[in-house]
Amino acid sequence: MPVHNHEIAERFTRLANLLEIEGENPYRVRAYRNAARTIGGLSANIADLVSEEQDLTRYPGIGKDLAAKIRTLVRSGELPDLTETEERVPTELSDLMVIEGLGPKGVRALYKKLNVDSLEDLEEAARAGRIHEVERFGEKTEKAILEEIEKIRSGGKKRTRLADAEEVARPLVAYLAEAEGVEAIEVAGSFRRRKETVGDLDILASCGDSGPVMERFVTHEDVTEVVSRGSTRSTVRLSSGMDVDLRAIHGRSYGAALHYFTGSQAHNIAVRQRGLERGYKVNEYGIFAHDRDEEPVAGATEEEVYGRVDLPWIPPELREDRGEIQAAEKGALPRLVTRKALRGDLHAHTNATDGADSLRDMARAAAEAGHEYLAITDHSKRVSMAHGLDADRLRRQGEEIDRLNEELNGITLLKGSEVDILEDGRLDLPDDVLAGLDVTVCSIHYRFNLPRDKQTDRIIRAMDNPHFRILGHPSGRAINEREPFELDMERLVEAAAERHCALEVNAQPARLDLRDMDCMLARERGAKLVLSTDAHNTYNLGLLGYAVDQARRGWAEAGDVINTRGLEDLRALLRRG
DNA sequence: GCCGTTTTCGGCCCGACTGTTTTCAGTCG
Repeated sequence: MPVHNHEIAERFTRLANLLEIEGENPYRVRAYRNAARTIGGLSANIADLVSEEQDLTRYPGIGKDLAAKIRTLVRSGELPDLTETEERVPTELSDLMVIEGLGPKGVRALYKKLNVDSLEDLEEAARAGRIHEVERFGEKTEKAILEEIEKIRSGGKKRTRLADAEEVARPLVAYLAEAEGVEAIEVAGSFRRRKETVGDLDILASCGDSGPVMERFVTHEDVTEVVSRGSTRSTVRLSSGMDVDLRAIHGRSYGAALHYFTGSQAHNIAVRQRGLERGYKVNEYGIFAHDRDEEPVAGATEEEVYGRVDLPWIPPELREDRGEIQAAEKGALPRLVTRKALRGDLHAHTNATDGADSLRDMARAAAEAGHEYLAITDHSKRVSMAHGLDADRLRRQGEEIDRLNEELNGITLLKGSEVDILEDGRLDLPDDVLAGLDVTVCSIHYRFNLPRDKQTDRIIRAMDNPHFRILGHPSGRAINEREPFELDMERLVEAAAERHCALEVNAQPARLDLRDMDCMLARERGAKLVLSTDAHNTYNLGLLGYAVDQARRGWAEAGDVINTRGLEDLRALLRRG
């Protein structure tokens, strides 16, 4: 029986794929896809909402019909529409849709003509040269299909972590900016929305003549393949495996193009819909009054574009069609937290445990980063792999911190610990030791696989300890490596709010944990956030911006984040009432 | 199948590029 949101989303995506292959009404297909997207991006657990008999139609894209189907699916484990559809078309056809260049029409044709209904069949047919004999298929397509299958078999096609994408994007943009005629250039797409992972990079350049920049792009030394090439758009594959799109546009269209290519797609559709309601056609070249398509009425800046549909400019991090348009309409957009608003970092390690640098070096680097305070939170003893500190070593570290604080100017070191939450919910250090600390970051490093209720109870029991201040990397996920552990995030967030415990947004590129949607949930339920680096060396202190990104995607304002406070306010907050 | 400061019916975003074609369908973002 499917319990997880992503399993429910997967069923609806499969249903959408199969119906599309059958040639069903495309709007009905889209409705299923939209529902899958909504469900996949939901913080609350759908199965819980169903058992609590909550109204599912309050979620976008879910109407009476779909709400009933979801209830049936959760209760019986079956989606009758999917079962019926699978009696008519092989369910594996849905898997073929992941092949790039192969859409519903192509899958249908190959099934009808060659009886291809699995990845294995497809590979065999391609190798035997039977694909290019089918109408509208040629030798190139056949070859591309084989290459795609190869890629899937070798496990490729993962999305790239934001920080990894950044490493590729920054130098590439600098390189392209030197092309003749480039007036402005920036990365759009999910990168600009600061999503935790990006599929490919969308770079937008404004210029008069696109020739030079396109030429410079496709001849970059890291390019292994030019996937497509045109005067306004080209796509290349880099040696890192990432795909990059470059779009060239005239300056008068720059804002419209930036808006268009920043997305998300769902946000764009909503904005364009508003355009239509006001008699405008919105595309990447500008906003056009209907019936006349010569000159755009707006388009040089994003502000103009939003202005024409009667909205204020919306920050890219919010453009996910998660209510930002309604909020903008009411003038109720959040004033998102910024990197500059942060006064310090509340999670850092030293070479006393698994960090690389000394207390003194960490302090100096934090001062250079402009921090007012830095909490030293080395591991507790349970994390033996990292030489976790016992009570005695922690006490000695505290004395060293006292000495350094006497000596340092402009930065205060806070005494802390990243205390392990043990399996039974106790903390890994005695209460009298914890009582002597300024801050505790309480985290799980062992037993990730407890059942959902047990894991949730474990953390909440730990929060009952009055020395519990901050829940470190709450979901435990590692992007592209480890799924978050099973948690009732709603119950957890509510428990944190009641007990005045803060939730960490960990800036480590592989963590970014809390996730954006959980930040949103925390904000809704009144739980405070902390944006921290979990630095293991001095350079890591510079990662803080990644935590800011995720918090912004979760609509967080400075007031939702405790490390926007000055030291005295912060100390008061950490006392937990 | 969803959705509604024009609507409970009749709409539903829009353009570029490719491959396979001689004018365009399919796919993608």
